[in-house]
Amino acid sequence: MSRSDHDLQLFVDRLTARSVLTVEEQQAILALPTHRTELRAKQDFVHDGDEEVTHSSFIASGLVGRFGQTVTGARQITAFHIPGDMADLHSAVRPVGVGGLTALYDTTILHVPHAAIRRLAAHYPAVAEAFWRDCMLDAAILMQWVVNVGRRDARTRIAHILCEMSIRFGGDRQILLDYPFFATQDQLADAVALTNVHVNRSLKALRTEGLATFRHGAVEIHDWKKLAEVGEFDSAYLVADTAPERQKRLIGTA
Amino acid sequence: MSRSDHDLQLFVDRLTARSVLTVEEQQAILALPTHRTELRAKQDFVHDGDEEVTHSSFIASGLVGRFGQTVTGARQITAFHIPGDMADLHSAVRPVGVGGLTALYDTTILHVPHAAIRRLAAHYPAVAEAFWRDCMLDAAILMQWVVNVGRRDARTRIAHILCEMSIRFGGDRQILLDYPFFATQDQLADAVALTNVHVNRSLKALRTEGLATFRHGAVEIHDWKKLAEVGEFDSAYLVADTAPERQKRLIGTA
DNA sequence: CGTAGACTTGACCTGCGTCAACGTGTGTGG
DNA sequence: CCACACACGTTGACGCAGGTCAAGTCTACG
Repeated sequence: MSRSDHDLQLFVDRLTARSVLTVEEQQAILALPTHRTELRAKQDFVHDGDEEVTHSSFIASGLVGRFGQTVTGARQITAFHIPGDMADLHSAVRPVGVGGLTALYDTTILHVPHAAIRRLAAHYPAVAEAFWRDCMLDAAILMQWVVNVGRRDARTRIAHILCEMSIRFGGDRQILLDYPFFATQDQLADAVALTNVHVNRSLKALRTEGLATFRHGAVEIHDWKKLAEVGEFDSAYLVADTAPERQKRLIGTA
Repeated sequence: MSRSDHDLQLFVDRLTARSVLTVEEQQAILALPTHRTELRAKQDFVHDGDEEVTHSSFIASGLVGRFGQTVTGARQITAFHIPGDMADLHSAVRPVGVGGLTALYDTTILHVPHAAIRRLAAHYPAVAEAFWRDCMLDAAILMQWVVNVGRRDARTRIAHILCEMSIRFGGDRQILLDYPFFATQDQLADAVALTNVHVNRSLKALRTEGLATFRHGAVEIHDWKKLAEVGEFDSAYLVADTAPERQKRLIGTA
């Protein structure tokens, strides 16, 4: 099997952007058992309030959202997950209270049993460490979302998220001025805690100001500098450590 | 040294509520080197945007808030940390983009060098696992905050946080109808993303409805059932696993 | 070529923010 | 032991960002 056509290669790539893993460790991850599921847009596949999850969900393609909901059924998307993400890796270690997962667009998921993930983490401490670090990146993003939703106005919030996704689609390494993003305005509204109507108006503002264009399927950034300024976006919390000596490895090799 | 008067005993207690640790592992945690710091209310001790943190901060007493801020200086508190919490354990594995930490009240911190934490995690994989799981609890709380701030009205938000803190002060095991909470209304406002004025009005509503009383120093819950209902609070995401067989241990005992 | 999901726009409404004044408690120095 | 300063809390009057409601348009696709 070649390096690039393996299902989980994107996951390994993601992990090794921040963690040092030996070839053996990488291959052990690639050997994880998976179960492929195809989902249509708007299909929930983990329900909010599910007692206990038994699999983690790797996104092979598409777009998924983690969400919570209020008693009236209003949704708040708490994370976007893109291809390469293990959407609920954290559930392997704490399978309760994870919130729901929904396919925001046609997506294919590779389910990985928690038992296999646990076995791997037990056998290779450095892999456990990489998993932990990966979860902490999600947590850092989440922290930014709280600030975003809590203390910024509509235009700023949206600009911030467009910047975040640009870096993330760029493999946490580069700014993409043009990236595929199959969220609807309704879904974006649920992510930034606004109504679809107000999201629409704010997007129009960003467009007419020449900052960015959002449509179902793609985002184009026309002026990164201004967009980042409007969105109060500083990528420090997000980018991968490019210098190899900063890709920490706590656990010895051998 | 007796079991209960050790500085870090509260931390071990917190970890063992959800993770299985051998006596040796527990003692290794207790043996972690610490540096004590006393802080007055409103003192920041980790600044938002600090390049790289080198210590984690254990709360021995007091109250601390993690926060982010907007360019205008407005703050959003993203987490309350109470005695027993290692406020930024996650920074041991990912020391960037953590946000700031501020003492919300007079508090004493025990700083633990990341190097020591890493060495411990490297030597005892089960401890690394417990750390990871502990971080994931914080992440679960954070997710709830996004929903809270994003999609709930003022009264509901506040009720939700009062419920959350009740369980947490109860050691994640029991509901405390009366607990010490030294946040001001201003600080509470920064946590629920409202103004101090509106927090004041909402607290008054909760008080006159006979649900709960908040003052600088203590919260009293007069009607847990109704408060939880108003706050849309379901403790499932928060409580410790009481059944011992559910306190997972991924990594074998040697 | 009809239907449904996504997007757009306008008119009006409201929960919360803003501003400003006043109360209240508590520690501190004269 | 007073006073007075400062942090915290409370209340009222008014404004506005964003919500709500409603009526479209546009596009993809069967």
